[in-house]
Amino acid sequence: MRLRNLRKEKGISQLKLAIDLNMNQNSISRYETGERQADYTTLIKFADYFDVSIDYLLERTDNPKINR
Amino acid sequence: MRLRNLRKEKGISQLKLAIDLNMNQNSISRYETGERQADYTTLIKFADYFDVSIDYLLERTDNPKINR
DNA sequence: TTAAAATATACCGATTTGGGATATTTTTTA
DNA sequence: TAAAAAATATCCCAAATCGGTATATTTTAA
Repeated sequence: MRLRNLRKEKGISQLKLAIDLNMNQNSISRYETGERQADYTTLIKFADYFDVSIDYLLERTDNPKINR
Repeated sequence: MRLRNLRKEKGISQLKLAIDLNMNQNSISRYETGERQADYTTLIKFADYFDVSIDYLLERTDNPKINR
């Protein structure tokens, strides 16, 4: 997912993101490297934090299906 | 998530959906009742199967953020 | 109102997760 | 450039979650 890019764009560290979202730094690292899979609620946290759609977060904007 | 509605719209049973997606009927039941949380890849399976965006699947179309 | 189909739940071993600690890498600064 | 600090990745392990089988419950249809 686009987590790393979004975070870098915002210019914050994994630690700050982790604190803001009430998570651990190592969890952020694992999501960014793809070592662990974010679940439903974690995806929503990220999308809300960066103000993007979940489809964008998951790099699925190539098949938009905007109406649904 | 909108899983149950999407499935009913399509007029198929949990069992058929499970078979099509190579999952178990009880897993579908659990996702529909919210007992279990679908991860990243499972969400993508559902979205692709019903041809909807993940944001729609997760009932987040009220804040669309279409460009991102 | 019974039988069949559909859905939900109990149980359990296996997998995955989060968190602390720490190692490694990158950046800063003296 | 070298040392210090910051940022990121990895190890370990207990706890939580998961998938699968079996079965119970509910809904549908004859």
